[in-house]
Amino acid sequence: MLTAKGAATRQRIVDGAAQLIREQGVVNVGLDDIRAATSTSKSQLFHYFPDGKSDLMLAVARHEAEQVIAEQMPQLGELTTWRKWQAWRRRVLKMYDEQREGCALSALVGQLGLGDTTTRQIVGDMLDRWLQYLVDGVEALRASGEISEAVDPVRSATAILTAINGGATMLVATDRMNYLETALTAAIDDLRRPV
Amino acid sequence: MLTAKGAATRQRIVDGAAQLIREQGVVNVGLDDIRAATSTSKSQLFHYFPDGKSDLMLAVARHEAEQVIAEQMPQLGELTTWRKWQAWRRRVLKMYDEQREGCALSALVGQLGLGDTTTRQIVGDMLDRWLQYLVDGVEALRASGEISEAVDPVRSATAILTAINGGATMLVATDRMNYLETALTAAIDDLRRPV
DNA sequence: CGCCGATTGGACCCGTCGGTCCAGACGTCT
DNA sequence: AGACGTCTGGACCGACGGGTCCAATCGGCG
Repeated sequence: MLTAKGAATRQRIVDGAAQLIREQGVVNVGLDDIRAATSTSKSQLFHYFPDGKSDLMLAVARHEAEQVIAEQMPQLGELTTWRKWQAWRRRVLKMYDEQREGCALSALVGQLGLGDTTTRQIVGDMLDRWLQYLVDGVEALRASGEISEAVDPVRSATAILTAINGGATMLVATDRMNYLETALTAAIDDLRRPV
Repeated sequence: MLTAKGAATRQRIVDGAAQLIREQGVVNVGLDDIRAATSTSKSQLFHYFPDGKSDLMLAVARHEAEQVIAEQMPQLGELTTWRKWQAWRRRVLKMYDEQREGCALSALVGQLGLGDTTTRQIVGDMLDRWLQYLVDGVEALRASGEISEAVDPVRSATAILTAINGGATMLVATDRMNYLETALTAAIDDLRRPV
C-alpha cells in the first residue's frame, strides 16, 4: 500500500508544505506552490492525500504539532532545576527570535487550528502535552525546595504557556520581541517570588 | 466628495465586513459575502474602496483596532484602584467568553495583521495604546500605595497584555477559556505579591 | 520474463473571486 | 427646471486554485 519510496515522497510533501506555510501563511500557499517546492505533480498530491488540501493540511498540522514540542527538546523534558528552567527560557527566546514570522507555533495555533474540528483536537492535544511538561517542571522545583510549596503548578504552567503563545502571536503580527521576552521572563521569575 | 448618505453606506460596509470577518475569519469572507450582508453592489464596494479588497481590509483593521480598545471602556481608562482593576478583569473575561471565536482582537492580530506593512502599523499602534492604559493603571496603584514601589509598570503591563493576547489566541483555537482566565488572573494578582 | 499495484506526469475542467464597466437613478445647487 | 457629480445595480471578464482523469513508468515478486 505504501512502499519506502512512496513514504519518502509523502514525507517530502508534508515537510515542504509545512515550510512554505510557516514562511508565507496558510492563505498564500496553494497546491501548485507545494507541488513546485517539493518537485511533485498534482496526481501525487492527491495520491498521498486523497481528500485533497484539507487532508494535507491535517498532516501538516500533525507535523507542526510535533515540531513545536520537538524543537524545545531536550530542555523542555528536564526542567528539574532553576538553571535548567533558565536554559530552556533562553532556548525558547533564541528560537523565536530567529524564526520571527516563520514560526511553527503561531502558524499552527493561529491559522491551521481554525475551523476544522480534527485540527483543533490536534492543537489542543499539543498544548496539553506542552502544559504537562511545564507542570512537571514546576513540581520538580517545588519538590527540590527551589520554590515555595504555595506555588500552584497548573496555574503557573498555564501562565507561562499563555505568555509564550501571546508573545509569539504578537511577534508575528508586530515583529517585536519585547512582548515574548518580557512576559515569559516575568512569568518564570514569578515562580520564585514569595507569596 | 462624500455626502452623508455615502458616508453612511461606507460605514455600513465596514461594519458588516468586520462582523463577517469576526464570525468566519478573513479567509472565508469574499466581496460577494460582504455585498450580500450589507445590501450593496459590487460597484459600491469599489466606489468607496477604490483599491478593492485590500483597501477595505485596511478600513476594517482600523475599525477593529478602535473596537478592541472601545469595548473595554470605560474601565480600561480608569484603572486607578485595585477594585477597578478587578472590575476591568471581569469585564474582559466576560467579553471574551461571550465572543468566543467571534473575537475582534484575535481576528485583528492573528489574521488581518499579517503581511501588509500598513496593517501591521495599525496593530502595533493599537497595542501601544492599550499597553499605555495598562502602564497608567499600574502606576496609579503604585502611587496610591496599593502595590509595592518595586513593581515595574512597563514589565507588568506587558505581561498582562501578553496574557490577554495569548489567552484570546488559544481561546479561538481550542474553545477553552482556562488559558485566558488563569493567565490574566495570575498576571494581575502578581501586581500585589511581595517582591 | 511477465504481472500488477504503486508511483508519476501533466493536461484539463470548473467553480470561485477579485476586479471592470456602463447605464441609470438620485440629489443638490444654481 | 436643468445640469453635474454622487450613488447604485448588476452583467461581465480573466486569473487562479482545487480537483479529476488517463496514460505512462517503475519496481518487486512469482
